[in-house]
Amino acid sequence: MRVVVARCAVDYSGRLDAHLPLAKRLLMVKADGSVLVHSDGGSYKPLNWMSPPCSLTVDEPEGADAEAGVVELWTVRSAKTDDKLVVRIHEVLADHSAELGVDPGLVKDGVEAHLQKLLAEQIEILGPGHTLVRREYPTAIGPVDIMARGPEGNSVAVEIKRRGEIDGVEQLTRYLELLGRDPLLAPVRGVFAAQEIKPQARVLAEDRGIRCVVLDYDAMRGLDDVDSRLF
Amino acid sequence: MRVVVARCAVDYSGRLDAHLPLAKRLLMVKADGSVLVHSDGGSYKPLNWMSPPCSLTVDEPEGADAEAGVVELWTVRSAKTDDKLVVRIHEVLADHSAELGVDPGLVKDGVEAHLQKLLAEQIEILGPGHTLVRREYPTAIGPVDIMARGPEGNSVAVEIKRRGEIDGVEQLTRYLELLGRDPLLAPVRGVFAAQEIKPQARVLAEDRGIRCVVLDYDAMRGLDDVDSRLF
DNA sequence: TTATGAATTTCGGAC
DNA sequence: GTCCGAAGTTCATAA
Repeated sequence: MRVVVARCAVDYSGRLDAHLPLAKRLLMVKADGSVLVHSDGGSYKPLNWMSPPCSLTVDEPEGADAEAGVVELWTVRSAKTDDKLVVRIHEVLADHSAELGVDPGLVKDGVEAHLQKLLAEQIEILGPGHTLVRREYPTAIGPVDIMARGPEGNSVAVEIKRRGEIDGVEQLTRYLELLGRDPLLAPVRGVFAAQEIKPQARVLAEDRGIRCVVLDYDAMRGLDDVDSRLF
Repeated sequence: MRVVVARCAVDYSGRLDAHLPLAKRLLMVKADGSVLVHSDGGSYKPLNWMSPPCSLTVDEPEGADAEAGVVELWTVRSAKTDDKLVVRIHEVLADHSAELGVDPGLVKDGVEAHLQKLLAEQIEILGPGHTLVRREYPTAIGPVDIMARGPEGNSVAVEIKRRGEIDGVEQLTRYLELLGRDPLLAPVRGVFAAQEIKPQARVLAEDRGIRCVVLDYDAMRGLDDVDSRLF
């Protein structure tokens, strides 16, 4: 990892063309050769960048660049595409390198995928007698989050969202319409499961005969932990 | 802008919970108080971050933290939500601050603008005998992307999109209706040009007598390069 | 101001 | 590997 603070102008060409006028910015060069150009604001997204795999070459400025006061010319080329990032450095204000090593990585919790996994493991949350058929049950218009079987042996299609809104109900409705045509599955009941279900979404769902289930993430995770400890 | 290289552990809680074990990382503190935690790899996305508006407070570690070797405790709180980022610094390897000022901002040449320029230069893509009248042809409801003249001398109004969807057809339709009232131009034919035209948009366009032209951006850019070299 | 869709998207999981 | 959908999405534009 190398960090350079410099007055620089940046040009990117590739999927689009972009230009950054001369200003002070922070340049980050990662161990894999990728380069990030950050300003002192905005979000976590850099103003410009080059994703790995790529290679950085530093050249002496020539001709017009040299006359314009460029002291270093960086060219970052993508290894796979013809994307190119050119950094014209006019003044280096700081330059620091450090060995960081490989990061042990992020531990994440709480996304929709985790809810899906937990509900699949605790499918009885839908009610006694429910059994899991499979996660990501494929259909012609995309996979249903969870397909289960109810206590009477009927099919149950479950759509899971972190926040249940109208478009989620619409999505489930499309699945139900399609799945209901399959004589091996029909009749298919729908369950809309989310940590939080917006009132409008609940009204729409129940109007269409879809059951709404609010998921208690902490409780589900707690049960999961208990299970892990018990077995 | 402040840049700190440090051995640290990071915890985020908010929309989800995430934890980064102790390792060397780069911490970026922007002028607006936002904080980015970068590793020496991955893409431009930080391992963890806090978006502005937010505030950073630095505390002396106490109790277990102090015993575990924490020398600085950073807490970054979102001003709007209850998101929180906690950085436990065990060792500071570098610490640098710099005044960057406000960035003049990015100048983007989107693909659509480039497509317009390229098609104007290569207007014969519309068919033999076409000539350019002008780009950004002004009308009372806004400029038409390209106005051209067809082989029989008739007017041709061109709407350019990267992805041709229904609203683009509607836009062109409005232009055509307006331009068609001008006796100096009428009759005006319409051309809907895009890198990709959605089937629904194509159906609507052709139903209205508008010709659809799919543009090959790479080929057009290639021709442009050849031209640039020749002249 | 809000909603809608694209992104030089990135990131992860399923197959 | 590829494909597909979510993201602590972020970002821009249109309504």
